[in-house]
Amino acid sequence: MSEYRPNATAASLLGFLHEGPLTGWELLATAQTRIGDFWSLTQSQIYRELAAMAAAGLIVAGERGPRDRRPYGLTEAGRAAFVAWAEREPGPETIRLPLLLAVCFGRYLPPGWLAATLARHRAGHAARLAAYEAARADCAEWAEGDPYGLATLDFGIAYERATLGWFDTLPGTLGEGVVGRGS
Amino acid sequence: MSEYRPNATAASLLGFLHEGPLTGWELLATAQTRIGDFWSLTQSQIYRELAAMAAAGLIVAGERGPRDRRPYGLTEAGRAAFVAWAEREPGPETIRLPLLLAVCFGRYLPPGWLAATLARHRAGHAARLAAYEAARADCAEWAEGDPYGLATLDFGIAYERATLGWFDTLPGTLGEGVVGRGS
DNA sequence: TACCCCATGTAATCAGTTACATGATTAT
DNA sequence: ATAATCATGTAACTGATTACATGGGGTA
Repeated sequence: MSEYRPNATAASLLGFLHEGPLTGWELLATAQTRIGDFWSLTQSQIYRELAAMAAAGLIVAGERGPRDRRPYGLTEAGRAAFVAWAEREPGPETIRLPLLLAVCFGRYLPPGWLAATLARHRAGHAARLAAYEAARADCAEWAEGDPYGLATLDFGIAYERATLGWFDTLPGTLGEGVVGRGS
Repeated sequence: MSEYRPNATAASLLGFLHEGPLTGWELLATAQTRIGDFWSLTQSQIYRELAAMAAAGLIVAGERGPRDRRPYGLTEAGRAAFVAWAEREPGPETIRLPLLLAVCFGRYLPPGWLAATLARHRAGHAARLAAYEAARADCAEWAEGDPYGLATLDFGIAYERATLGWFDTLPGTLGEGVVGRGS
């Protein structure tokens, strides 16, 4: 008896299965659009967790369809496991920002490099903000009018706006390599 | 020949060693205060990476001091490896927010649980913001007057403010469990 | 028929976390 | 002397990433 407990990634799959049976492939697509912005997961993880959860009886595999498509359905045990997971205190947030690492050691970087990198990343954030705002405008399909999905989207918007604001308050001197290595 | 390439965590250690030799213990403390807010690392990782980098010649171990303290110094190869790492495009940010997962599946949670959890987490963020703002006020010791460290601190402040703002725009109905499981 | 995409799955590796073992030094 | 803390290190495990293998099905 291996006492299986779904981790957050697995539990999110259980969450999606509340809406009806889905295949691994569909779960991947669903997860990437619905939680991908604040919870990364890969195809490999999904199949692994599905196999583990099926073995533990939290989900059941349906008949194989056309292209070996295999839908998984939620069992009562799966429902219970999901609630048990959800009622736990959400863990601390994990944030890893490689760009900030670069900023932090900016004084050892060649002049100009940081400025160019910051500009590139700022553009990326602006694009993501635009995408979020567009999604919110026609949120019907993205969040299906659901206030919970909308709340997560709003977090993304708040985050990207704050990030853009931060870029804009950075002193220009930062990226210009004022201090050479060893000066 | 195992072709060692430092990952971001290891590279950050190289970054700190630019300021002079440090022991693993000191690196842990330094990293946690200087980058810990946006780049988590543990003691275990540090000793493992130090050993690997010493084997690869990026750092050299000095004489053992009083309590087996062993300072590591940066070599020229280490300096080069650091620059090689730093000049790579900083990777995409990794953000994992368990709280947002809970929000996302809020409709399946017992009424009231989400509201209480959100309130608890909001308080945590408010506390962190206060700490950041205090650090910025007497930033002399935290950032040592260095604009790069200050920029990362400012990011934290912007992030926490945005997060608090998001909490405050959430409709009260979100946490109150308007939709029971299966209703 | 040839090609591309759908879909599942496995293998290998890397990164991160937790827990523990060990011993030296300082403080009480 | 005892306890607390400093400091290094190892082991075991979980989680995440990348790459690859395989084959079905639809389309040109």
